[in-house]
Amino acid sequence: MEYNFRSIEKKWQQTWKESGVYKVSNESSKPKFYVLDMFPYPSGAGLHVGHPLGYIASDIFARFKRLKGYNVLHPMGYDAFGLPAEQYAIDHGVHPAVSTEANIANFRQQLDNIGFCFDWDREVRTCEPSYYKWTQWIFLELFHAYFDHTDQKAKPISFLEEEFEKFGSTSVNGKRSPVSFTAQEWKAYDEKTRMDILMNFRLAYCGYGEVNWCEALGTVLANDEVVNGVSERGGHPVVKKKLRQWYLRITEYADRLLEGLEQIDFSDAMKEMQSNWIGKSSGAEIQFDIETPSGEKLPLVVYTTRPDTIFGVDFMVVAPELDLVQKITTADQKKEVDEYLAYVKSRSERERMAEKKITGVFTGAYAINPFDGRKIPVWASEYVLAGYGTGAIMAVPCGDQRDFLFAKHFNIPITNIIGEHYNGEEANPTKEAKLENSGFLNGMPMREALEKVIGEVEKKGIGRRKVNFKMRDAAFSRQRYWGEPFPIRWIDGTAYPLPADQLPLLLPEVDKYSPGPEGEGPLSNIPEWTALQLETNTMPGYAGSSWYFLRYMDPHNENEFCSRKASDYWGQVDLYIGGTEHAVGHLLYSRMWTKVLYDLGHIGHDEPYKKLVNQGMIQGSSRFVYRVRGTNQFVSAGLKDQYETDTLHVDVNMVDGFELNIEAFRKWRNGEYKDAELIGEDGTISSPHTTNNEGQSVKYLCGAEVEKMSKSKFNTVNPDDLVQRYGADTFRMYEMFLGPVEISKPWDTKGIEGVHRFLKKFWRLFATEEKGWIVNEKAPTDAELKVLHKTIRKIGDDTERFSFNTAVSAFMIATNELADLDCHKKAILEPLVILLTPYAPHICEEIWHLLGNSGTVLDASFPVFEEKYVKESTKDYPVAINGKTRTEMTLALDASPQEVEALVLANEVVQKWLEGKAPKKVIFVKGKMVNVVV
RNA sequence: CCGGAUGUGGUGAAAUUGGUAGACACGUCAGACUUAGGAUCUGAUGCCGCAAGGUGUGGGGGUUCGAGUCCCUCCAUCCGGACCA
Repeated sequence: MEYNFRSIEKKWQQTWKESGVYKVSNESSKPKFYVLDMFPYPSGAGLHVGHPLGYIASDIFARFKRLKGYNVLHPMGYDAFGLPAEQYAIDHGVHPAVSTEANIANFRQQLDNIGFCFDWDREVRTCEPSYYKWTQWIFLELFHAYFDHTDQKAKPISFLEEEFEKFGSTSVNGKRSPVSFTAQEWKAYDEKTRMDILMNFRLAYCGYGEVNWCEALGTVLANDEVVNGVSERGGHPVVKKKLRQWYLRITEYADRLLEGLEQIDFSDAMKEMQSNWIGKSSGAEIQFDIETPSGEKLPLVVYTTRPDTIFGVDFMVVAPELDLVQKITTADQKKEVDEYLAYVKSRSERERMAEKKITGVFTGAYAINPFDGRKIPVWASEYVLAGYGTGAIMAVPCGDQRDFLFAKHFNIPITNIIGEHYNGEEANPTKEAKLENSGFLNGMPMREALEKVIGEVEKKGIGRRKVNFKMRDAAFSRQRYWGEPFPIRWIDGTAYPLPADQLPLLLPEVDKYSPGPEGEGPLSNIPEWTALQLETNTMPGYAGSSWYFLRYMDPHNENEFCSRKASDYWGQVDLYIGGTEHAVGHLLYSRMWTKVLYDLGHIGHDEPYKKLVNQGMIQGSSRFVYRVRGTNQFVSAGLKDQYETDTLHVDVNMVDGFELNIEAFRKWRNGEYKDAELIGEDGTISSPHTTNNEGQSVKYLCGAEVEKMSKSKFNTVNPDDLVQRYGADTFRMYEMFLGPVEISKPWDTKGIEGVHRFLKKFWRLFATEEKGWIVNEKAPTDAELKVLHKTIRKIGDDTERFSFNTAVSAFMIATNELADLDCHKKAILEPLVILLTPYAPHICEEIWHLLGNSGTVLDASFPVFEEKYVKESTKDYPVAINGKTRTEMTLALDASPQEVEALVLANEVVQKWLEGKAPKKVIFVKGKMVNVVV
């Protein structure tokens, strides 16, 4: 009986599918556990070895929890709307629905190969009408809701309408209204006016705003989709553009998104990224007065986190985009200011970020410091952003480095308010100094002064305490085709929602995917669509993924997005696994949607994920050959410096370690290199024209580098090939054996043999080729029981704490030990099979049945660890006590003979060492004294 | 520039609370069985040294009987944010 992994895996995958062992019920007496993977975007490239890493980890955990007696929800689906499918459609004329369907089929095939325990009956696809019907429905919920500041939660917008009817716009919603009207006026308004006013409050709203416009993609992008001034996908330039857009009022949830981080188990890095993105800062808004050229007084409101430094203000800076700049500019500065504004306008966002030049212009105007009446010059400069705070700052050069450099550059005198803390060389943003040159604040510690100034400012009525956030409302519309249509009609410039019973609003067929006029989506080219006055934008990629974890709980419900019963049963995702790349996108949006649905009473929890684990990225390990320039000669890596060479990527699959498979190389890419002449590491030459017997000894070594895994770099490794060669169980265990799940590392196929050997060895505990099935019913010995229970404890602990690599090692050790003991006893091996099941499900299921069991091993009970078997014997460790290899011993009177012997010995040594004093405690490690406490 | 993480053999990596550093595996070397081996098995393998021995967890310093682990500092790599007042 050989370990025939191919037939075993095929057989069990088939059986599992037919018998539906992975079907999960919402009715169970067992405790629930929800293990979720970030669902994939089904790209045309298929899976490479990096993708399944997280899936394997979650699969192991799901199976482990099921063995531990939980009712485990472990679903999978596809994030199927998105840009690439549409780009593919534009390039190849294939409808996105068709290419997406094909990609999904391919993904599914690849996933099935690896033997996951997903409940495929619960599969979701965000592009299916039965799914996006509910995405649209939730959008309408957002549209019909506002954020109540008094209660800090979302409420139906009808509440707000009632308030307007009773009180008008004054003092409702716990926050100033952007428009003001009385109750009478509200009652007199027509519906259109009311709708337009309400738009200022809706959680999903439409407005004009500066957006990230990507010309090449023909759409706007959310802030997290723009990286260094170019689009995340494709790397196209992005410019600011004013457009009508839909937004999510996520800023209202800034505080709760921040606070929520404290209750959830995310890595520090992830929490840090989210809170940086939210970017909360507290300070004050302070009003300075400016005298304009015409003599009138204009207020200049600045935002500062350091009101305590107000006596150190040496100049003010206003963002060039602000209209105020024109108003305050004096006649003799007008020319310079206009030139500067033109210059700023000519610079792209990207240039601005790339080159950090200090630029700016004096407006000629002066502001008055409200506390000492000093005249402060007002400048305009692009280092102040129009979009943050009030778009204007008070500059304190001795405390802020940017202000300092600006002052130095333009020769503005610097006031020192922090005494010796300021050295004249650079700014010092300390909060520890005692203030000087600061009027009534002199001698006061800065922290104290901060509160004092805010108090004074509020007393004077020239400002107030203010909290600011970096996070902006999320742009929620795309000028694209392949996304959810908005259930919105535009009548006379006002947006009206479609009634919920008309959902889903189906995505119509189009002939061409090019955008319509003035940055409208392809839907604007369909007469039937525009005739109905329907919104021509579609929702962004993150719409469908913001709530999919809820749909898995109740995937076939036609009446609700998810029944309250189902969401109450499954509750939060207990374990969520995915990459870090979604830190500020998906994870933030889905947290917001969850909070809204919670506020509106649709679900019972306000954080979607209890624990998040980020799997590391698997990088590619690229291989290179060196072609001598202008020839068809390739030189081995060690000799490349002797020639002038070009470096070319070669397919890693043709390289064994670093040694190139010359024959494969000649056949590669339809024989493109069939005539190549290769110079080996020792200088021998392999030429296609010489006879083969010499040519085979040429050893050609490739260069190597770690890069992102991608097809164009020929460094992708397809899991299908490895599964075909070694089996799914080997592949799964090897991916785990590679190292901690959270760590990024380059892929290296070399070590997979070791894991494969382990499985073969494991199999040989049960059956061999010569002797057949060799499991017996004999009673286990102490030594064998020790191996078993040691392993039960180790595997249980390691799996629970996500240390899968050490768990795999523990299996190898146990197998080696049992092989040494020549143990083939059912009493030992059967529990071991259960332990191994999450890691290598196919082989374990096979053995489980060969052992005479029925059903699936997943329904077996997890073996119980018994400490008595793993007690260290005194023989192994002469002075070990209480079953531990390491312990502390006090000089007690009731010590055992061995203890006394050891202690007497130790005491003599210690007494000598301590010059006669007796030790209180002696600590041993395996018979060696390592610690003495006196 | 700011924030986070990580630095251990030729390689991937172990080392629950400070307690024999390098488990386990790859690779390499030697051997066994073989017509043959890219199958299987056995042994060796941090570095220097014939050896005894010395030395060793990025560098330097500190706490401790004892530090990969804790503290300070410097360096390197990776990730994220970067004019956020």
